[in-house]
Amino acid sequence: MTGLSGQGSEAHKNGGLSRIQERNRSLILDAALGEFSKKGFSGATVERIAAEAGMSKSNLLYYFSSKEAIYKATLAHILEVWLAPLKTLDPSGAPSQELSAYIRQKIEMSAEFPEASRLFANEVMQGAPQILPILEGELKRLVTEKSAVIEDWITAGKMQRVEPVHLIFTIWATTQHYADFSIQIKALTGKDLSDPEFFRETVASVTALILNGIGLTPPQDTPA
Amino acid sequence: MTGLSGQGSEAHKNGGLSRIQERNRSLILDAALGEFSKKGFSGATVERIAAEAGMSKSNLLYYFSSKEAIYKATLAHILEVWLAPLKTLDPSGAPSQELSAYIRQKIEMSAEFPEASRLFANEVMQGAPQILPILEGELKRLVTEKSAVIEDWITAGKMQRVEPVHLIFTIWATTQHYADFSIQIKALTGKDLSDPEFFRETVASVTALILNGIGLTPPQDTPA
DNA sequence: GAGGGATTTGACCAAATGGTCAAGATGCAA
DNA sequence: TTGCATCTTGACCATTTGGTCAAATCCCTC
Repeated sequence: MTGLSGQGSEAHKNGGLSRIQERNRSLILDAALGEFSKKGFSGATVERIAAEAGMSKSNLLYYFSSKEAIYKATLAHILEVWLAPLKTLDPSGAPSQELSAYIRQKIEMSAEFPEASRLFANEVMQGAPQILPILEGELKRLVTEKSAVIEDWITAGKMQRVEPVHLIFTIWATTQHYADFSIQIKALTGKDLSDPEFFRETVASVTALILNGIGLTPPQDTPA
Repeated sequence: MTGLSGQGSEAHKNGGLSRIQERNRSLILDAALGEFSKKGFSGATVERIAAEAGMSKSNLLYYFSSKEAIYKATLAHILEVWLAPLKTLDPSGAPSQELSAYIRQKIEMSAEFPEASRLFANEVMQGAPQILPILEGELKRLVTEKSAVIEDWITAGKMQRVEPVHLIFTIWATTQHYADFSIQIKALTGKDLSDPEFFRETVASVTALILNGIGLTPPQDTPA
């Protein structure tokens, strides 16, 4: 049989995936993230992804039926991780705590998964051909929910009045900027988030600016 | 003769460009901006750029010797406009005035030239293969100069202490976000900067947040 | 250790695409 | 109007690249 759609005796162990399948899919997705984030969808080649994953192009196409399929899978793979932090905003927490934690998480993700950030940015900038439904569906629900949380904080007098979505956009913009434009940042400052000192400085600056911006005092994590 | 490098009797009028040359180059650059910003360098095709510019691919290649040449020219064409606003930061002005004017200008550019913003973002995210020298040269000098201006404002007690580069990055990030991620913003809010009301709201929100963030009061341009 | 499905690959194909070229059309100065 | 340079294009080419296929090879179960 060709292809692994009909998985014969597949009552295997894990979600119908053999050990080999699991390993290879993972290798492919890792390689694909690198390629797609570096070159964009069109610029990436199946051949290079396969090479990076240590297998032949044919074999890669045995696991994913097309370049677009790899791309979609890669996107799906990073998306949940990427949107996770926002979900942790806790309505019962203190705004300064919650928001600074959120900002820190986002900057950590920019430091740890800059490729995911760039892939996501790329997809959205091209018009979000693959993930528009997710943006309009799941993400919109999430943002609406968290906007209401912020609105409640404002109503309760816990923070200054801001348009909640703009606050969210500002946090996204600033934190992701350090991943997406890291080349520019490196060109200008000589450093990027992979430098621990610069990382600390960035968290401090961004947090201070945004929290001050909404009339809050940033909590001290680590004394200087 | 083939190609227009040796321009024979070219003491024409304007910089050695005939009327036809000027018109066509301009048509090409406009079309190229659209294509490159929508599809990225690899995704763009010379054929489509030519079609958009209303001429044959061959003719386009008569004006620009290669796809890369078109790309470079497009980039150069937008770059000066793109970096211009920062140059207007006036050391002798009041920080709140100067910065809010800068922020407004940047958001105006995001509204008016979102494609330029996306093209620039794309280029940088791919590692700035073409413009790295400019980032490390001209842009770095400019940023250093303006960082010093901000530093002076701080020293003079005119604004709160911030790391100047991070303030600049924050302004870039937030303002360009509204162009680069306009699809996402539209998916989430139903609007983008082309909506005058949303434009006003964005300027107000971003300006307020950032100026508050550095201990300044945003000046009122238009009463409510 | 034999049988059979899962995995892997090289050979191959068709379409897309950047770029060349020679010939023809056009604009302009004298 | 004529002559020449500029401008324009269709035909064509080489390369890249996504994807197919049949033939191995591997792995696991019985």
